[in-house]
Amino acid sequence: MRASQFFLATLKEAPAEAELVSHRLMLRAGLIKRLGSGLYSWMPLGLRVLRKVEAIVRDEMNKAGALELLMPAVQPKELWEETGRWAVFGPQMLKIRDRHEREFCFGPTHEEVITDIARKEIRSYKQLPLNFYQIQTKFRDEIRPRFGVMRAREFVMKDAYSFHTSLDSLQSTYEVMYQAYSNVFNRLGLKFRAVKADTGAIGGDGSHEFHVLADSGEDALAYCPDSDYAANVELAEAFVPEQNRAMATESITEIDTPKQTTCEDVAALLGVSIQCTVKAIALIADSRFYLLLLRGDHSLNEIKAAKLPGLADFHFASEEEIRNHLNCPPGFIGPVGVDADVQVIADKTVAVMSDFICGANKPKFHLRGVNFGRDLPEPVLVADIRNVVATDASPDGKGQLELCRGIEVGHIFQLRTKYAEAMNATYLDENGQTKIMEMGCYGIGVSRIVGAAIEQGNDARGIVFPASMAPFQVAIAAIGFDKSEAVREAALKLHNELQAAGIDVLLDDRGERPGVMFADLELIGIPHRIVVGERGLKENQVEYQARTESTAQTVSLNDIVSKLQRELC
RNA sequence: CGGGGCGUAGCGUAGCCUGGUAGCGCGCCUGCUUUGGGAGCAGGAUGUCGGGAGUUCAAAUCUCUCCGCCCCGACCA
Repeated sequence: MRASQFFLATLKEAPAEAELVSHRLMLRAGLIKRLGSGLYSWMPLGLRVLRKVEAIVRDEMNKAGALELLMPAVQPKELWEETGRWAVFGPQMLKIRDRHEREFCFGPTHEEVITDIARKEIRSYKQLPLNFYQIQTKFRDEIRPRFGVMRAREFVMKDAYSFHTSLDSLQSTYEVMYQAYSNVFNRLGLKFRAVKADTGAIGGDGSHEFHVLADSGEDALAYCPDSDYAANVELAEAFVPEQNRAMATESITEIDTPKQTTCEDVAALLGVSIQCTVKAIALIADSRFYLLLLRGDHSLNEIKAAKLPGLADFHFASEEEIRNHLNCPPGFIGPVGVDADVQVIADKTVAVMSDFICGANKPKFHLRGVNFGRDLPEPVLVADIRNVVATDASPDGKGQLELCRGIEVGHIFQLRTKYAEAMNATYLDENGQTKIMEMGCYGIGVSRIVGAAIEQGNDARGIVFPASMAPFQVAIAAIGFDKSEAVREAALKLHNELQAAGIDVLLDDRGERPGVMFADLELIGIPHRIVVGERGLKENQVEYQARTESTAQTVSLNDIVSKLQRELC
């Protein structure tokens, strides 16, 4: 490809809309162009990247035995009513009406459509298992689109759905998909981790998320460096070794804390560790008032909390609700002396604490030397309701957890029969019995991967693409292309040779000044660069520089093609 | 939706408080010079100042209203 025939649209300054480095670089490099909130055009350069990601995903899915199909983006309301998700998905779904006032949505996912296909097409156990996938544009009306293509409303997703006669069969396809996903991210050249995950709105049993590791990631991950345990912090179990509560040694005392409204402040005032403090979080669910107790340095895991009996639809109590129930403003609330209708739930860590410090339910006072059983009743429930922290014991007992952040780029689920049952997707088994199909589903955020890869690969000069997804593998910067006959000849010859060798090459024949070419080629992240200039050609030489390096090496014109072939494999 | 902020040329911005000719840098076009790290000189084009209403002799500037966008929280590939 010759740059003069292509469309490079780089910017020196990033549009003000972009905050995240990958988003800024994608705009500056001219990969994408924003149309509206969460809506992006993929410009020719960006589309080349997207297509490379798609190709790898497609290849690995095919290798794993999945069959590609393509389903409509627009889906009728009736299908979604069968599973009850027309209401459940709610405002995240873009709903539209046709000229007959019939209701549709722009598909945010395709479980309903594929299950409809399955129930119409699959009759016999002999047809199973089957795994269908598509690479499709989806639309989810995100509450807050941000970070460019990383959380866009319209995005490209690979989604696969498998159908089985048994849980065993589902689990074996799940394993195959797990491996296929690992292959995809390895081939893409990304640092990633697979973690145990919450199944969220899609539902089902077993589930893993695949995360590209990046400090800017929206998810916190917990992993154990000494074992293969890894989980989303949403799910990671806070493992508390069996231990008995120590005997009370202090008597309960009120302490003056005029300005100390947080555990940090109270601990600092008393000169004790924050681990001696207990905080109370006030929730309301089903019009009952709850106090959840956590150690001062811990934070509430809302997903765990919502799984407790009666807490499915909790909300945090407002300041007014807190005053109504405890007669005390937030900042000083605690579990001591509360009315019987206040449900006190303790985190497992708190349940074994003694002589702790907590709010006094009295403005400007805290209590120290507090003990369960003596100063307040035992909690009505003890549960794991906190987020794990670094140095927590790994739940598999093999070391300590560490934390990192990740960008979710893939998610696999064992759906079991949730959709098949709701939509009556059945088959006849060996005995002629009607059975419900087991299902799995497997997603990859294709467009998100591009953003995630840039988040992981960038430097002061711009994008550093992994070789697998760079828009071009090699760039030729021809200095003085428009002026020098020698440069023109050599550059074109090299360009044609590389192309003939099957290498994706961009020849910068724009006749720009060297600095302009270098800056552009570095910004757009092309992994390998060759500089052809009159100076070198006199010695029959060109320069080669990898994007990851900061200096160039001189290479004989005769050797450059074979050198590149070596670099590329 | 709640909280904060922004909307002026393709991009980045000044001007707004204190109303009176819309300015700068980059980019773009023409010519000449230049050619190994975002060139120099000269000339040039491009703005319904987000939309509407109001106040005023006069509105980018003040008021109201609508729209769009960004950032912080709850959702997810």
